[in-house]
Amino acid sequence: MSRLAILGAARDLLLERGYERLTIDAIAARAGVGKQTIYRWWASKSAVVADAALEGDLAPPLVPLPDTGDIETDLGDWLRAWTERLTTAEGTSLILALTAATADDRAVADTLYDRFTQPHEQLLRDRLELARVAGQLAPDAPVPTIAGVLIGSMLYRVLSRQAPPTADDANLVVRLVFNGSGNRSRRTGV
Amino acid sequence: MSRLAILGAARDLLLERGYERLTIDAIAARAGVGKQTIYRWWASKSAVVADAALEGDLAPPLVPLPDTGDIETDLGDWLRAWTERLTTAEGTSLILALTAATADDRAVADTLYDRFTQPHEQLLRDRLELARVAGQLAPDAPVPTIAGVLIGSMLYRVLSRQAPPTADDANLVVRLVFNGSGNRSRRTGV
Amino acid sequence: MSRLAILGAARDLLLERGYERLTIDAIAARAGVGKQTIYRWWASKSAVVADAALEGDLAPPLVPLPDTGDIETDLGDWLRAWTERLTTAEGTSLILALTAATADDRAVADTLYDRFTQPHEQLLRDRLELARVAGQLAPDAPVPTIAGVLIGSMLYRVLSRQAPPTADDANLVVRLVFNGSGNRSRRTGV
Amino acid sequence: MSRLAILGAARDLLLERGYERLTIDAIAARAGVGKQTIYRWWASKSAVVADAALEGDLAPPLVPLPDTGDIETDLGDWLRAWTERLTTAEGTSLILALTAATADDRAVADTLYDRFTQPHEQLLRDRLELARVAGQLAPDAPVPTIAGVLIGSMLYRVLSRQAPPTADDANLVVRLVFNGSGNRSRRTGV
DNA sequence: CGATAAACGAGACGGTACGTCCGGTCTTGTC
DNA sequence: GACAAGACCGGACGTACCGTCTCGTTTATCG
Repeated sequence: MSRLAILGAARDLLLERGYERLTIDAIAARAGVGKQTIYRWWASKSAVVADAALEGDLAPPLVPLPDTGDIETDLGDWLRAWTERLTTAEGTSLILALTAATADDRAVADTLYDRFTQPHEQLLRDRLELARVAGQLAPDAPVPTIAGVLIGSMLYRVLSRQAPPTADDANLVVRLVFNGSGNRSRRTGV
Repeated sequence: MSRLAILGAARDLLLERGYERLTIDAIAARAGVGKQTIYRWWASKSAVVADAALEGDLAPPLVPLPDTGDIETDLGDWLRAWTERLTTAEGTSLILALTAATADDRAVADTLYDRFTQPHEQLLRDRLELARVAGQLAPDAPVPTIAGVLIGSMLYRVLSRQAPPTADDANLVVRLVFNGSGNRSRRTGV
Repeated sequence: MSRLAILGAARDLLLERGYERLTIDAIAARAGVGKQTIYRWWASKSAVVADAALEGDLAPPLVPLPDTGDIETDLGDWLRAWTERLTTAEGTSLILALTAATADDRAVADTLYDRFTQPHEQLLRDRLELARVAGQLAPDAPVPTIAGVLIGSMLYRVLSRQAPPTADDANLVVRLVFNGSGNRSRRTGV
Repeated sequence: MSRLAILGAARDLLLERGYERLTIDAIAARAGVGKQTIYRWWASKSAVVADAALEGDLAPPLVPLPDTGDIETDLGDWLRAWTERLTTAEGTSLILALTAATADDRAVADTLYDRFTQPHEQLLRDRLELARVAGQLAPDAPVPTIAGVLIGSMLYRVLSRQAPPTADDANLVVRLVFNGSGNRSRRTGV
């Protein structure tokens, strides 16, 4: 199936050149395919890129979220695993490309949300919900907000293109989310 | 000064068409300027866009961060103010355009970081530091991480292009950052 | 037989759109036939067009050349009959298409010559030969040249795409070929 | 001026490959020019070809028509000169290309008529008119028809792509036009 | 005040990529 | 087993922009 050759070529070129330097002609040439075959199945460059990221095993479907019974440890492990991925050249290129595709094309944004973002959010929410039931989270913990904070803070570090996130950053965010930074002793003292 | 006409035209077109559909020819035509005049001052389309966003009073230099003595209230107010801006069509276009420009061009990413991201982080850090000194924050509060979490979680909501962030979201994030979501009573009970 | 459907479709489209705007896909669609069925029998678009013109009763095989005993009258009638055909929109399209196909493809040129041009020349030559034997033509009359002159001069009028040839033109050419335009009286007088 | 480079490249490629195998991309590449520069000045491939033939000194503006006082000799010389040109590979390519362009595009046909065909016809007509006044032609000689016959019969030989016209053919046509082929003795005898 | 040059608008230019079209080949599924 | 339907590769099309490069024409400075 030429579909796979196209996605593979798109993935390779994406990592080699980045989103903006990626051309449909180059994908077609690398995949040994006519351009029309690409346009038969995808509406735009951004759509090909989104599919390539999701199916071209660029982004492994889901990093599994362990359940050892300790939610803080589990989330820390999971976020560090993601962080390590994002720190590689490939991971950074991938995030930048997907972000550019998202900003470029509304339809692509929706596709990526359904097939990449939303599943990750769901994974986090499910695990957090288990923790809340197990009494490890406050009964009124805003689960979706926590999921967004964990993802968003790491994404932000990548997009700012300054220092990429480290394992330490992951730990700090997780700890912050669980313990907060308000001065408890003082507050308790009041 | 034609410089201002260029930035104004770039800003207008950016909001009308978005980053990908923006062309140098269109900016030159709208500004009543020759293309060479644009290239005399900026190196690329992304550079013009970055400047237009920063100087074309698209993004007001800084939303002031109030200091009422209560850090949680102050941050909440500040984040809600930002949220309201991001919710407008213009605000969303701006963020998407700046994100695309960032993903497109490393030099632009650096410029934007220096003149947009970094000042906001600094503003937050300064205020948080005051709060820490005033004993409203835990002595070991990870100030840069907090700043990143606040910005990143809001940015994430905009980029995912699903539901834009609301005032409620802002409140939840601020409360989360201060109080955490771990089950304190249980933990205290141990 | 799908062969006839193909030739019919080709003929119709040829008259509707002209040679350059004619596509194999359109012929296949109009004929209700797969493209492969066309290529099973013809080598190229130009070959289909040539056949369509010759067999798709676009150009009736031969306009009969009458033999009343008076060669000048007979040729005049025949050339006027041709002229009337060429003057119609269909006739003009046909000539233009065949000319384009001829200029396009050497093999087609040969086919057309064998099955269209050459038979017409032969028809003329046979009739002229009869006339020569009957003493209506000079003994040394260049029969092939005469045939070429009659055909060529009409063809030229069509190809120049200015005024199409008229019955008067046909008469003048025939008279010229028989009587010449040299000043006979003067010449005889010498 | 890039215009000249384009016409030169078009002329060379026309002679190398023929009209149908000629592409705008190839012209642009050979001329060292962007495609847009071609489209800025010509509307279609056929228009470029027409101009290239007329200005790219492919077809020398006019073969001069001598005036020695003997119209038959002069016309014979002129037609033989043309014949020699058409017999070369270049001449044949030129005629086929111009014919294809004419059949392809009405506007081109008009241009070619005005700048190539019509001047040649005029040249012939002027010379024939002089001859008629000088008493070398019959008073009622159909001058335009004669011009058309001379051109058309040679053109026909080239387009049929069988034997190209020879000097003999030219002589025969000229003699035919002046003396006719009717059996004068018999006719006179009647 | 008039010369001289810098900055400018206009837009042609060489290029690269776009998204479309079509020719001719190959594959699939139906009748 | 023949055929319609149409995917497929290749390659040309005509368009849109890029960033560079002349061209005159204002402006603005200085002689």
